[in-house]
Amino acid sequence: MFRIGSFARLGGLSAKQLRAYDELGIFRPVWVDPSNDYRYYSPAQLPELRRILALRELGLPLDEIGCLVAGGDLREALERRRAELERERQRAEERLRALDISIADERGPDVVLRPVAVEPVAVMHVAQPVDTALYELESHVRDAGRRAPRPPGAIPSEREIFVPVTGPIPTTDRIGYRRLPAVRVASIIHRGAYEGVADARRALLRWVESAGLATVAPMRTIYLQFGAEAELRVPPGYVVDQAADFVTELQLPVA
Amino acid sequence: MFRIGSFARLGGLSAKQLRAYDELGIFRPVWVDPSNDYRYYSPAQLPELRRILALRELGLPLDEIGCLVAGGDLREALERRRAELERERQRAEERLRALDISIADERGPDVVLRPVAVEPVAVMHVAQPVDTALYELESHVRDAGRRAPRPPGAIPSEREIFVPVTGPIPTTDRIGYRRLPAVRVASIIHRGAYEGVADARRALLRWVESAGLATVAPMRTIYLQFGAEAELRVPPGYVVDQAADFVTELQLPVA
DNA sequence: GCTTGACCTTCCCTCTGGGGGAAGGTACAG
DNA sequence: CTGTACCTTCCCCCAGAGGGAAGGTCAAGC
Repeated sequence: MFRIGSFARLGGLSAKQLRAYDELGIFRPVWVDPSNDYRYYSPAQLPELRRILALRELGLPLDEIGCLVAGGDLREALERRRAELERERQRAEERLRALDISIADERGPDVVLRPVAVEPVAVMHVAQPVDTALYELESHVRDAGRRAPRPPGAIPSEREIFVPVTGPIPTTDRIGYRRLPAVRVASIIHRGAYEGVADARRALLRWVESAGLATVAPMRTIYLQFGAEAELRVPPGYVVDQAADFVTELQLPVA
Repeated sequence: MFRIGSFARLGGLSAKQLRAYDELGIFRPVWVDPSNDYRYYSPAQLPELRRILALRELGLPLDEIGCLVAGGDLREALERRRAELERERQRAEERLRALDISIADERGPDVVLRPVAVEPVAVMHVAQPVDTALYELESHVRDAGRRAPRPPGAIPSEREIFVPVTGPIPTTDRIGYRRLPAVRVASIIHRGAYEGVADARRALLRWVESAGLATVAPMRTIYLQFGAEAELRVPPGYVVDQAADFVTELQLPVA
């Protein structure tokens, strides 16, 4: 029989941890002297302790180990932990790929992967996503009192422009209502003349390819600076540079 | 110009985060109205914010991003992060291998990897690591008043037995003094008759091989139940089972 | 002009998953 | 008999972020 201190030394952990494991029901002393509450451990408990430490080393949280000791399914817990670890590894690899792309790129990373929420929008088909059509669509939405405070955009491949709304709007033969689905997008921001967007688009496509992601929907273009919000008060001496302040986000939904 | 709320929506983060980034010096508004402390952001800042978010997504801590913004070496930071991530991935893979070994083994894991501190010991060469020699060696150490409260052991391949000491001891022609180096060991605990140790040894060697680790020193055997500490008070009715309570640890130093 | 929402700061809590240390008191061992 | 070990309880720590509420001011739209 060992007292807690020497047993802790043998086990390679602290007496404090042994007390905590006792309290958590993970690993209890074989006998507690009722007269003084001293914990006594037997040599035969070392293999049991060892198994618990091994589980901890595999990354199982203590409370889960507690469940196992209480009769849980070891095999299943290990399989679950394996799946978790596998996800961790994949995440690390994904990040490594993204990192390598950034390292190759002098300016640093400019593409991020982010979730986009469901977006209820008014949509309009147009030959070209031009400003005038966007103003028309926005007026319609605003007249209906449904303008949501988010920037409008386009889905160029569908020849469609959209304006976020706060709910269903009256539709016309030219203007419809739908909800753009929530997706995870790879996104890049382009600043400057609209002609330069083509470069950004290429960079985004290259990034998604390098990251090994699959495209699941057509690209969305968001006109970030569009709307009254962009023209609040301006500091004294600030010159609004229309060209430089023209900011566009390209979003490519990926799996 | 945007106020913090709309800019946060565009950037895909919270106003709170933007305020925190301002305070951390990571990303500051282009203008702060001195009359009311309102923060104003320009559309042209979106690409800059985007780069910061991308760095965050790559796992760089905020304070490091702060250093980069303050003129730090981006390339070097990314390389460092890459190395870190690579270690993470390797750790995940190492654990996956250990997990797979455990899953294959019905009883659960019984080998752990753990560091062992430097151990000053009295050593003695013997033909066989037998009890009588161990008692003799321990008596010598105890007579010198140098017995350290840790269990004795053997290095069978060297035909050497050792007893931990608290400092240098007088040496004789049969008894020496040395310091076992600190190492990381793969360790298994065997309980029961000494003959069964061979099975444990095989299990340990198999584990180390499966884990892809290299052995860097001969195996150490530790007699865990050896010594007075093991025979403190015993609960009423407790029967000391010499065979079952004979507990041996095998330690294999690995890289 | 008034209301509602947005913004300001400051302080504290949350999470995850565990750790350690000190205080104050009793018990054991040599 | 003295130093060490042990008991409990309470509090603090880590990293690395983020959120929430309080209390006050301000802006925008009707």
